[in-house]
Amino acid sequence: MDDVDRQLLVLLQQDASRPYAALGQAVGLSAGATHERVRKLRERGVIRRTAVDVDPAAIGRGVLAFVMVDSTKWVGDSGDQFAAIPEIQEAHVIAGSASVLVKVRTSTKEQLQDVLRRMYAIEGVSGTQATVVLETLFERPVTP
Amino acid sequence: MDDVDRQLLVLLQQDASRPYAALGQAVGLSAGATHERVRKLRERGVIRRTAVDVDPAAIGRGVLAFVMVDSTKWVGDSGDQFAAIPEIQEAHVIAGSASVLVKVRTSTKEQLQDVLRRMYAIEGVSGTQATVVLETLFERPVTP
DNA sequence: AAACTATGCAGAATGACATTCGATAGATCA
DNA sequence: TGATCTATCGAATGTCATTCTGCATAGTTT
Repeated sequence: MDDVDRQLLVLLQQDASRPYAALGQAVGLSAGATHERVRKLRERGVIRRTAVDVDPAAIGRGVLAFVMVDSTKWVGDSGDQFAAIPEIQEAHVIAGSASVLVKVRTSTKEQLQDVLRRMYAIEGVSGTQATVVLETLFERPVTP
Repeated sequence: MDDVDRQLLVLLQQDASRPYAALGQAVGLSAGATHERVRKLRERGVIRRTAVDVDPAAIGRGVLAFVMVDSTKWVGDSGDQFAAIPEIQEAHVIAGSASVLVKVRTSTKEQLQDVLRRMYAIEGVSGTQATVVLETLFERPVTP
């Protein structure tokens, strides 16, 4: 994992549809060598997959909120329960007063409310504290 | 934006390297028609880009935290200031007691502390409230 | 209702590109 | 020094994206 690998990751995070020849030119390698580098990054699990980036607003997910979930018992093993709610995009076990933090995307505030309702149905969940996003300043890939 | 489009988005979010012929077979279309569908999804901005997904831990970003930022003045226009800190992956203006919520990925807790220090240097920032993630249950694309 | 128009699809043709391979140069180790 | 291993280049090959033509369907106008 040298500097060339890091450069390649940055470029591929911006646009993974670029030909290997162009990628190689950007980092000073041939297409073949570039291909081999990227193949190994995949093999090592540094690159997990190639995927399209979808605009949430364009598919009716214009409302974003973060929700702190309080619980009376351990819910760290209830990942599947949270995953069963499709509007939840991320779920993390956290340190601090709450026990789980989830990122929710819905179409409307009413739907957000409904998601909260469904979270209360999860065993051990005793409270929620929702923070609605007014404006997203930026969302970007992690820089290597 | 019909059901076939939604299916295509799901498939492309899972794996955008699949050939159009295979994609088409999955949704019951020819390769040419599938290509046309995807082209239009890009044109409309539903698909923003194609990018690789990088494992944060593999590039030395194993520590994840969410930070609520308090301020004494309006920092909603300071997006560039937050963006200048590379460890910040997302920044959102929020409703509620704090004014900005950021998602931070660092290598160590010490580096997290340093990020907090740099955030205090931003004009108007008066306090931070960091929540460290112990375990990420899941992170997934938005489902159309 | 008939004609017209627009849209979406299938299937084939073309060219770009990914992928593979052999050869070479440099690096590491004994 | 010799041997082994790794990374690279450049070329060969096949796959696949992309484009185009023709057709069918649905919607619109007269």
